[in-house]
Amino acid sequence: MTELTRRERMRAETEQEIRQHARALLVEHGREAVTLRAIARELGITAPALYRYYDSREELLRQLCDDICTDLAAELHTHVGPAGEEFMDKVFAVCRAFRRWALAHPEEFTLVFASPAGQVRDGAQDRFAEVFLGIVGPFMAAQPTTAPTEPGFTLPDLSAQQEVLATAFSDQGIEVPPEALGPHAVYFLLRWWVRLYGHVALEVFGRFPFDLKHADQLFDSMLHELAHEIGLP
Amino acid sequence: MTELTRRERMRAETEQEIRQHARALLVEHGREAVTLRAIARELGITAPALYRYYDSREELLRQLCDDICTDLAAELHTHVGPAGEEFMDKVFAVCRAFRRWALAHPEEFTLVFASPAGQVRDGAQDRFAEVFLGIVGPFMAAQPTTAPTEPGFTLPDLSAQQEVLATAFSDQGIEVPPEALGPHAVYFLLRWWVRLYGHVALEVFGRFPFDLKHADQLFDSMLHELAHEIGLP
DNA sequence: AACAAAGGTGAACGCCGTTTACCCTGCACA
DNA sequence: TGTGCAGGGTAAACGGCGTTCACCTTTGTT
Repeated sequence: MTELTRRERMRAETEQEIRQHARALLVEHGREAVTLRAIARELGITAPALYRYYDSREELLRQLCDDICTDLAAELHTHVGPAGEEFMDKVFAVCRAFRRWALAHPEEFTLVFASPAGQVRDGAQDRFAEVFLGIVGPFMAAQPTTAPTEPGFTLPDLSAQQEVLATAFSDQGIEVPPEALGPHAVYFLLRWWVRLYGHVALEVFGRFPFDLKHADQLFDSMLHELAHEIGLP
Repeated sequence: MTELTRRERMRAETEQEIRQHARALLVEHGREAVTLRAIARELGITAPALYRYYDSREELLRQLCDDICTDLAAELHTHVGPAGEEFMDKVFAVCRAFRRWALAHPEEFTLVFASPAGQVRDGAQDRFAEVFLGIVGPFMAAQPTTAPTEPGFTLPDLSAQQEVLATAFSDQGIEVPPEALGPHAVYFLLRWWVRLYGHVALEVFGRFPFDLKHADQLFDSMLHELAHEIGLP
C-alpha cells in the first residue's frame, strides 16, 4: 500500500505540522511572528531541529508563500464552477471570491501579493504566475471574442507577452485557441488584473483616500465596467 | 534671531540625524534593517539613548512614514508646475512622477502604501489622505466639468465621500467649487486612484502575470484611457 | 551485528527591542 | 552666584531571535 518507510511518514507528518503552525502564526499575529522558535515551541521540539527541514527562515517563508498560493488557487477554482453557467457570472464569482479571500486573510495577501521584489518572490513568482494563468486560462479559452478597443488608441507592444502566455498555457495543458490570444486579449487581461488588484490591495491596506463604506458597490461597479468594455452587458 | 537654546538646537540636530540614517537604512537594506541599534551605531551613541526621542521602534517607523509622505508630496507638487499649461499634461506628469518615485524607492513605497492596516498606519492614514487630497484638490478645482458616465450604469453610493472630500478640502484651505464634487467626480477619482495604484504596485512588487517589457507603454495607455473617459482627447 | 544516516538536543554566538539605574552637564531660578 | 533639576547620555541586564556546532539516539540498510 504505502511505499513509505516509517521514518518517511514521520518526516512528512512533521513537515505538515510545521507548515500548519507557521500558517497559524502568520494569520493570527502577522509575518514578524512567524519565528522558528515559536514554531518549534508549538511542535514541542527545539529550534535547531527545524534546520533538518528548511535551510533558513527565509526558505520557510517561501514555502509558506507557495502553500498559500495553492490554497488560494483551490479556493478560486471552487468558484469557477461547472461549465454550464453564464460566462460573466463565473468571472464575477472568481473576482468576488478573490476580494473576499484577501479581506479575510490580510496577512497572507500581504505576504504573497505585496512583498518587495527581492524577498520572498524569486521562485514564488513562477508559482504565482502558474496560479494566475490556471484561473484565467479557461476563461480565455471560453471567451467568444474580444471586442476591439476603440479606434484612436495605440495598443502597447505586447507581442512578447502573447508568446509567454501561449507557452505558459500549453505548458500547463490548458488549450487556448490562438485567435483568443491576440494583443487585444492580452491587453484586456492586464487591465482587468490592474483594476482587480488595485481595488483589493487598496481596501486591504486601507489606502483609499477616505474611509469607504459601500466598498462592495464600488467593486461591483468596477466589475460591470470591465464587462462592459469587452462588450458584455 | 534664533529663539532656540543651545540644548534645543542640539536636540533638533540629533533628531534630524536619526531620521536621515533611519531613512538610509530603509532605502538600502529594507524595513527589517531599520534597527534602533544600527541607527545608534551610525550616530555614535547607544541604542537606549534613542528612547529620549521615540517611545519605540514602531513610533520611529511611523515618523519615518510621515517623512516619506512629506517628501513625496513635495516631489509631486514639483510636477504640478505653474498654472499655465494644459490640464491633462499636468495630471499625466504627476502620475508619471508617482510611478517613477515608486519604482525608484520600492522600500519606501512598500512601507507607506502596502503595510497591513494595524501596523504603521492609524495616524499615518490621515497624513496620507492629506497628501493625496493636497495633490488632487487643485485638479478638481481646475477641472472644467466631469463627463457623465454612460447611461445604464448605477453609480455606487458615494454621498458620504462627497462630504468627507468637501470638508477635507476646506480644512486644507483648498477651494473647490461644490459643483466639481458631484458623485461622478468622486467616482472618477476613485477609479483613477485604483488604476494608478494598481499598476504601480504590481510593477513594484513584480506581480504582473508575466515579465513586462514596455511597462511604460502600458502605463501610458492606462493614463490615456482614463483621460478619454472624462472626455479629453 | 555493524554502521551510516536522519532527526533530535543543549550550549553558544551575536544580533535585536526595551528597561533600569546611574551619571554628567547646561539651564533656570533663588 | 550658587543650587537644583531636567534633559540627554551611559552600561548592564533581560528575554527573544536566527543560526551554528558538537553531540547523542534512533532507524534503516547491508
